[in-house]
Amino acid sequence: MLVLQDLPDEQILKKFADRYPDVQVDKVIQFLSLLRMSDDLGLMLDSFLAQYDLLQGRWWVLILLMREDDYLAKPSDLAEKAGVSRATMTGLIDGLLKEGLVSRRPCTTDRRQVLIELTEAGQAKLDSVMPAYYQRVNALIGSLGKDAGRLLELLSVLHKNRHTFD
Amino acid sequence: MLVLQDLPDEQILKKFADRYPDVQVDKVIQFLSLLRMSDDLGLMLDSFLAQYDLLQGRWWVLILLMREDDYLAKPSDLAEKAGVSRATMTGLIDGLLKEGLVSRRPCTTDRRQVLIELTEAGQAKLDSVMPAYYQRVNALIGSLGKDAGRLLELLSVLHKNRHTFD
DNA sequence: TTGACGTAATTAGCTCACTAACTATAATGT
DNA sequence: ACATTATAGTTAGTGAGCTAATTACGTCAA
Repeated sequence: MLVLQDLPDEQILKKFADRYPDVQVDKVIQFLSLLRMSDDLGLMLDSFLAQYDLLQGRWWVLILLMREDDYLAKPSDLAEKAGVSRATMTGLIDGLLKEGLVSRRPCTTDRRQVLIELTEAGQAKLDSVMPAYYQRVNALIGSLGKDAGRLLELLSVLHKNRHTFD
Repeated sequence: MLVLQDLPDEQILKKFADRYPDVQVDKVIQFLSLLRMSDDLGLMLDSFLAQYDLLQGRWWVLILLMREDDYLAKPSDLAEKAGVSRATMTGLIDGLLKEGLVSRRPCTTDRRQVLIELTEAGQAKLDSVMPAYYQRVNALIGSLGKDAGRLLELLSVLHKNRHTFD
């Protein structure tokens, strides 16, 4: 997601307000700052994972597989839990297959289906990432102190109201 | 950016904690909720713009052009302000050109350069989007009441500390 | 039992990011 | 004056998302 690097200052917004009288300078700046900072948090995770030759999409798939008792799941379930289309999941699995982190195996009870399994290499990849990941999550969320809950609360308000944007 | 739809519950995280002792259940859940809600805000903007046949990338370019006194800018400046590579900006401009929302014109003083200009159709497109956009920003941020500043403050803490993730 | 509909996964083709390499032009330093 | 270096923009190729169409298989009802 592209988010503007160069946020408008008050002067620019006043120019826009001439043409679009609904502009409320403070609110627009708050909204854009929110988008920017949120986006940066996503990029932060991307660049952390890149150090382990991983991309967010593939990493989530590995994690979803590790959640399963037998380390097995159907592509359609993975797609739904990851929040991507099945076509996208096919692509993610292809990528993971090429790196040997998962394997495909036919399903005996329904021949339309396929089962994806976390390989030992996949588990090893997770083992190399997750401890560092959790340490960083602890440090980052810990930096909020007892305000962490408050942040989530306020963000939830926006989240619940996001359909006012429809 | 893919962000997990199916957040882990306490039980799943405890399973992970067996293997990765650094897991702090609350913090992980807060971190993932934060990512999810942030991502959803971006999607909200995408789907708003889609109603006007716009994508975030192209929309920001139109806005950046409207900021300029003469509605003219160099692709390299646009790329920097939008926070994308120059190659990406070339693609965005190509798309906008096809829709007639901007025009390319040669620069007389430096023949390597090109100037991008917002066309009347481009201005008209902005005029069709921006009033609704500002109304929605007002409503959304307004729903936070006086806590808007507090939310930004807390998010800033995370933003400033994002390099603990490196 | 077969025809219609539903479902699982994949494929094809689109968008919009990216990096690296290329072309053209400008600026600089010897 | 000319070779080097720097800059502007584009092109080529990759990756990960999407939708729509396709292939294969199941299910169900007349």
